[in-house]
Amino acid sequence: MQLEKVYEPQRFEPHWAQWWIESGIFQVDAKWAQARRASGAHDARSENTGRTFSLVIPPPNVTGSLHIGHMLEHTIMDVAVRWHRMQGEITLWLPGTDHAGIATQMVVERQLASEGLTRKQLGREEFERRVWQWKEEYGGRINHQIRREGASVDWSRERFTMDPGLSRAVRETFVRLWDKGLIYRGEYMVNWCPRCQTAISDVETAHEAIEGYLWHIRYQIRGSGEALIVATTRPETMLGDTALVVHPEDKRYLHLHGTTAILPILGREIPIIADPLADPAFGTGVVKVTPAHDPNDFEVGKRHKLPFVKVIGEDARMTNAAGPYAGLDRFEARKRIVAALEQSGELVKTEPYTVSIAKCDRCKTIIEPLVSTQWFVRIKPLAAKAMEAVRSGKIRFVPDDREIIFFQWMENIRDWCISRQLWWGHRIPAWHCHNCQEITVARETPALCPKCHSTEVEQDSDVLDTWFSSGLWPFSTLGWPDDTEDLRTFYPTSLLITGFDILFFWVSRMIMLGIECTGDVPFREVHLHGLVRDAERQKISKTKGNVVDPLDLIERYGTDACRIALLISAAPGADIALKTDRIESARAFANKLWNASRLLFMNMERSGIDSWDPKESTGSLSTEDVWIEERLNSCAAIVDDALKAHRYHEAAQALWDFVWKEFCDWYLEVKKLQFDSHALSVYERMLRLLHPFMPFVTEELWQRLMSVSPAEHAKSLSLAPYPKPSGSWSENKKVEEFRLIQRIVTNAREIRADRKIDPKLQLESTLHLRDGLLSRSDLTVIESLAKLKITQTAMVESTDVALPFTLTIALDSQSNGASRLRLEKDNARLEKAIVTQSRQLNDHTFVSKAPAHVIESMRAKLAEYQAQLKKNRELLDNFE
RNA sequence: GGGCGCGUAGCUCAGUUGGUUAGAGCGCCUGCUUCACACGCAGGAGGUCACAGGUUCGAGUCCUGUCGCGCCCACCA
Repeated sequence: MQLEKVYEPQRFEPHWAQWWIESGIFQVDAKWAQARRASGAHDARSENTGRTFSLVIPPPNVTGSLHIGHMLEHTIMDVAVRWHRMQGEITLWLPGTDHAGIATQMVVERQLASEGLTRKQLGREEFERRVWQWKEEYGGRINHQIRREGASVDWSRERFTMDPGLSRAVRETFVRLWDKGLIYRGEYMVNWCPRCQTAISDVETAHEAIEGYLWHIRYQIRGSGEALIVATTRPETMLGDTALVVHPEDKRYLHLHGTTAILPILGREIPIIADPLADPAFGTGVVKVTPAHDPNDFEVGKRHKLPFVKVIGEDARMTNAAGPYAGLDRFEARKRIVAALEQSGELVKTEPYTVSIAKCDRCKTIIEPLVSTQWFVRIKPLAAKAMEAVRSGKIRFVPDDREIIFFQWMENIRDWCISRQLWWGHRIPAWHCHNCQEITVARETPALCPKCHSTEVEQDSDVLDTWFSSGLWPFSTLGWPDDTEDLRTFYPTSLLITGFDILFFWVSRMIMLGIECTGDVPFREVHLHGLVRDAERQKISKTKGNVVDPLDLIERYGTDACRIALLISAAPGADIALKTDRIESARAFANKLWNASRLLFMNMERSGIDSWDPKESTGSLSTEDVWIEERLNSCAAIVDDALKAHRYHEAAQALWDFVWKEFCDWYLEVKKLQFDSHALSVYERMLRLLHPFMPFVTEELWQRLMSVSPAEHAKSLSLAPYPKPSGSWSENKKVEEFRLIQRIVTNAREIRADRKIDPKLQLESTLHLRDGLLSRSDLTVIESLAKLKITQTAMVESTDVALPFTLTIALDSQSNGASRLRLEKDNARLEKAIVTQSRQLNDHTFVSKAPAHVIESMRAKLAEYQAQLKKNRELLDNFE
């Protein structure tokens, strides 16, 4: 039972992390769970409610490693999961990783580069083999981190987005969407990243405002002396111009409709057409149209059937269509074109201009919008259902103001480009016939073309956007499309906890695909947490070099300290500035708990208690016992409410205050004077209450305590029942008495600090005390806590020796005086409030207009005020 | 151009339907090597809750405006 003198989490945390897995206590058997739910049967190891609670981990990139943001996310999830598990619910937390297409491919390509290789040299098959190899090598790192975080996941259900089962789910989804006409293939304007060499979706681009120029260029009208001035921010695209556009109603240019202009440099003739695209109020009101390189121009090009001239290629170099500039990088071409126009006098003006450019989210390369054949999801029908699910409350956001952003995005959503020109990912299940050009989309690889029976069929070389497969995560991991036990038991999942930054990438796609594939929402609640930033509130990123490895922190401070530190800072949706002083103080907290336990165990020994039975009743409770029961109960109630509302920081704070300020600073200080086993009972419940937040140290201490318990108990604290707030102790007289002791001790300490007291008041106080508010043993406690020597005689009879008591009473008398004034003031306020509220409640117009719950709460408040007023008046009477 | 949020102690931040004396951690000051803990104990200083109005018996909390900061979305050359 002896505890080591120093709190060293490194000594036991890895042990419990290992043991939790080996003992399989976080594994759930779906069949067992189903039967249990059906029968509502009780489980010996915890009181089983028959309810289920399930969630899936947001799968981290398999070749990456976890950062401190993951630790926050996993800690919040773990609190929720452990709390539900201890409530006796059938609880599943499913772990796994994501293949993360572009990100992983980039990592492996970089590795190849260091060997002087490119993926093209290796070939597709060999490259894929290399990525798998990489995955096997580094995938374990994440799992190790998750274990050390204390995450109570079910490892038997670990999944990877490229597992055969999940790949089948991807194909199934693709085929279904294709059959319903919700997937199409075509030539459209896409965001092309010249570095990644692939198309990316709209959400994978980041817009940035940069200082650029607006170049004004003269376009000569054919067969007339007239010319139009056109402004552009991208002069290199002019080589691909196929028209000039003016607004149909712009009076300045009516006479030019249908004429042609001469494209500078190339001398090509291009038509002047009318289209609402041109804003007469902007610049000269004339727009050059490059249908192959601008999304707006693309639309105009389609509308007017203009030729599409592609002057910039996939490698961001000018194509042969760019004539003299062919082969040049797009920005080099821009420079030369501007210079050439300047020389020829066709450049009439250059003005500084702030332009918004799109960059590749991943590599920050400037996106080149270009026309390309890609696969798309027709997203509007899916978005409509997703919005309906949120609007009807089938999915709830926490914090709920995030819904606004969700709706705003969903309403303006555009079709989702899902094909990527990568090698790492799920191949698109479509086959092209080289003979008849037919495209076959199928679940299984076709042997021959279903149309012409040619064997010359080849699978589409593109892979799917990584978010397409992670969008299926909540159900593909549970066995969908098969109707599995897991799916029936755990879907829809209860909760999703993830970062706000992937709301559009992931959360919205899961909602859309979940509803489409399964007919039900993928989760009932979405908790969006904030970002962990560094101490200077900067975003954490590899390039800034401020990345924190959770394992380093865990090594230094222990997992529990890191967890409680993160939790206590985690207000819903708010970013966290990570400062080590917070974690240091959290370690001090864990140390405090450790030493409080030492004290208890030592006292057990000292008082000859060699075993402790949680079921045994402890007989009559002393003043401090009743008080701590009340505090514990109140703490449990706060934790309960806070966790229900996803206010983890509030729960953590309440526990911190209870453990340190109340249990250690007051209860134990008193209890160690007259130790009995009731302290152990409070202590044990406290450990249970704290366990979801600090699982390691509580498990360690609890197991040690239970090792001397003859009673039957759960195998792990993780399976013990969570203390429920119950009953009301606050009305108990002993609670009031203990509060008085607290005041007396505090005041006695003030006396020791040489504060002056009015002697007249001291005497009155002494008398007051004698009236039996406090017992002799209470006085001993006070004496001891306040570290003063007093005698009974002195206390009763002499005003100058009985310092502690006289002092106390002095303050008491003073506060009586103050209370009286306060009561009078308070009553005036209450009377006023009662008059106002009554008037409002009697006002028929007000009552008919105000919502029912407002009226109700006003009535309740009014009653409260009246009761308070009555109580105050009685108190005032007693003063006289 | 739209949308969302923030401004509270020296620093980092809590403060859920308005309600006694606005809180925590760190830092700072004073006193304690008290037999669980100096990763500790007891006490203290420090706030016109950005500013100006308004609603209310009562505003850090609700409304309007101003200033400062951040984020997200957006095809205006």
